[in-house]
Amino acid sequence: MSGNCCSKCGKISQLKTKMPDEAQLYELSDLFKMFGESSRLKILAAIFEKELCVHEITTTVAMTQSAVSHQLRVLKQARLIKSRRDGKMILYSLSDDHVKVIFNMGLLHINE
Amino acid sequence: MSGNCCSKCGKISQLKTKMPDEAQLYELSDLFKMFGESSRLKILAAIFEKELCVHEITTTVAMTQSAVSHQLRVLKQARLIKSRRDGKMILYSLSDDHVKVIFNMGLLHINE
DNA sequence: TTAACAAATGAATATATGTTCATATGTTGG
DNA sequence: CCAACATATGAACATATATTCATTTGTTAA
Repeated sequence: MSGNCCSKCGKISQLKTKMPDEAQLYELSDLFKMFGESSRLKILAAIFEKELCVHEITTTVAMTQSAVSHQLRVLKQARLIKSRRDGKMILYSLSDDHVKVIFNMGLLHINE
Repeated sequence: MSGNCCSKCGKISQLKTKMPDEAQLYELSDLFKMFGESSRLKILAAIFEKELCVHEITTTVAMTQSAVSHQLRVLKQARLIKSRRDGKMILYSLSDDHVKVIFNMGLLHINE
């Protein structure tokens, strides 16, 4: 029961990270907040494998274009995603692998 | 930039987990939601090292006893923490190491 | 330049949820 | 049993934020 949660997690749970100060805790909760809304999580999952334009994301996650756009802005401000223009379209993709790491950690947890 | 986010994360970002279905995504966002509120995150951080009674948590996180109790209930329902009675007091601790893993993953991200 | 398409934005609204306040429940020692 | 302490709980309230609706901005092709 103690020790590592599973073989895939290695020694991560035992990392001796300094307990974060007040400011860091807010930063941290803001980060997790991004993953804590199903609509945002769906969007992140949609662009997990490859970049997609807003329209593709909209149909994938079954939300209105406006709602998607608003959430994309939030995710971008949090630096979890990035975008580039290609003609009329704007393509969105994950900023870096941290998103995948955190996402997969959550998956491992609920699938234990 | 691609590949692993950092040495500590190993191959986690490359895990070939099946894209979660609708139900799993809700489960996942509910999980992250627990970490996405600073008051809850403070409580989790407070009992990171050792179990604490409600009163100790209350003074550590600087919240009212009632607010702490309400959040403890939420965290317990999410199975992130467990409790045991010792006399008048009830001691709370983390359910398992998943909490630490996810917490530390977030820390690694914001400290990159 | 204009029409058609793609995406973003601001304001209003709806909803979810964290906190407070008052009170109830549970435990121990005298 | 009663007083003091520890924690939990329900309802009301406050606040944060996701979504909608209408509109605007930006791009391309004719």
